[in-house]
Amino acid sequence: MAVMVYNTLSRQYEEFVPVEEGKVSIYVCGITPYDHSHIGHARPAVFWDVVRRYLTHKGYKVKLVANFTDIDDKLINRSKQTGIPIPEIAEKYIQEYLECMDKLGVQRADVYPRASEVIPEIIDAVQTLIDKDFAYESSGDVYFRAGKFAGYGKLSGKKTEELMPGARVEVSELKESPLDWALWKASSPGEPGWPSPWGKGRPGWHIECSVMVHKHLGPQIDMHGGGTELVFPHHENEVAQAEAVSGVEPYVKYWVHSELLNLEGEKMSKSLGNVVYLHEVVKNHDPMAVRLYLLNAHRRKVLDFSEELLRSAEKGWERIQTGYRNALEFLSNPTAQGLRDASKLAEATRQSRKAFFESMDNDFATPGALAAVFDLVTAINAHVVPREKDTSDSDARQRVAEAFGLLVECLGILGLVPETGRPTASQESDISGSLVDILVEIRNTARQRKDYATADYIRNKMADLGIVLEDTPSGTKVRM
RNA sequence: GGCGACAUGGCCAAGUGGUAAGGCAGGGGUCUGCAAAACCCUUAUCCCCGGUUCGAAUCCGGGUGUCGCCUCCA
Repeated sequence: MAVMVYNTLSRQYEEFVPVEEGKVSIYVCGITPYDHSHIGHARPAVFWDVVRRYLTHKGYKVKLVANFTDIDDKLINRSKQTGIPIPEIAEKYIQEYLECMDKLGVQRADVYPRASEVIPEIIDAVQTLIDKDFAYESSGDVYFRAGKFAGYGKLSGKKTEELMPGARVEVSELKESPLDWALWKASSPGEPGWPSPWGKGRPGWHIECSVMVHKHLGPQIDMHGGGTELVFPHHENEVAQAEAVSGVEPYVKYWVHSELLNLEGEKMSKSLGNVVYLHEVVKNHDPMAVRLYLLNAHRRKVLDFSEELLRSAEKGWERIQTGYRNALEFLSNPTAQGLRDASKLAEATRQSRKAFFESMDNDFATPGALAAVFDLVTAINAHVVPREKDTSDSDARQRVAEAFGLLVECLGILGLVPETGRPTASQESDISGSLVDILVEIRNTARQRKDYATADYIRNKMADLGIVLEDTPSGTKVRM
């Protein structure tokens, strides 16, 4: 089935047809590593990780590129304030970001280009723009001549006449028009910079993305992502630069933007000071629950951050994992019985599969896909958890295996990795594992002679240590 | 002021014309020594007003509200 994508450029759903059959090129605007990343930065990262997994699952060869803007005003200022060299600051926050991504189960991009690594290419592109009369030099700066690019405004839907009155930026006399933007900025004394035909300077913000896309993915790519706040001016300018340089149109076939993450109804942003740091969130919460929380809202809907929502996601994630474990335990126990009519499970599996893939095909609607996963979990639990009065079914093992297979497939696409429960011997020392077994044994002996005081004492004390005991008809389960 | 997105139960959130998914929370039940987990049952007519249609949460028009962009920002 075809994948439908909502394209910012056309403001419509379009059938996804890659530029080159079987291949998908994706570029996502990454972070400026001048400070800790916040939870909002994780939204597009997780979203694109899922898109990538999904398209790969569908058989596409996907190449994903995400940049780091490691030279800009904020970094320069931070360096001035702290006395720490820019590369050191950038490196620190890039590493922290990547560590958070690892925890969230975000697979590494194929390339993480940095602005500072493509200076020669940027200079080339700027020179090309000057040669083509799309740009001009002015006192060591180089500006893009917005009015010269016929399609300017097509992505954001802005009309140049309408922008004029709203332009509240102090208009630089160096620019021919307030709409023009810097491709290259001359360095002030003491500021870092690179030699160029226009003197020592550094790239403007928008140009790096155009150049990186071209370098790593070519003049035309399938999908470009980022937060909605980047549509204008960043992406608009990117289109102008890229198409003016290469002459290839469209630069990006599908513009796929992520809505913002708000805190108490306001955009989370460092400049507003209302940020929740990502490294703290993934430290204080199960990163997989954080991932679930992010995926439970469609990318084009504003998502609010709150501890309550995170707790809700944690509960939901527990539920999925319980179903996963139940199926796993059933399948690994050859004598497990107590099933209901297994044909119902087969039907539920079929429906979940349909719902999951239909949702994903519909603009990567992860909330709907998650609903299918929850339905599947309910169906699995209903058939796998032993009950006295139920009868076994000879097809059961097969059916449960199918359902479990689908669950694994779906979770794989969503990048949700369940804990398999009790740590294995390699993770936990044999001794402590044995000690737990002994305690469980003692407790069960106590239960048998109805010494519930002792049994409950052991259970409570172990719970305090994070070891959960659950008595089931098939024995006591241990979870850590 | 201009441009754009969104508005569904207590909270979160699906739904791109055919009669309201799912999660969390709540209530009732089953199971259990108790608990946990699990299962079953249970809580909405979709911001307002018009219109199109046999039929609209879904399309069109007009309101109202929230958020974003027009300045660095995922």
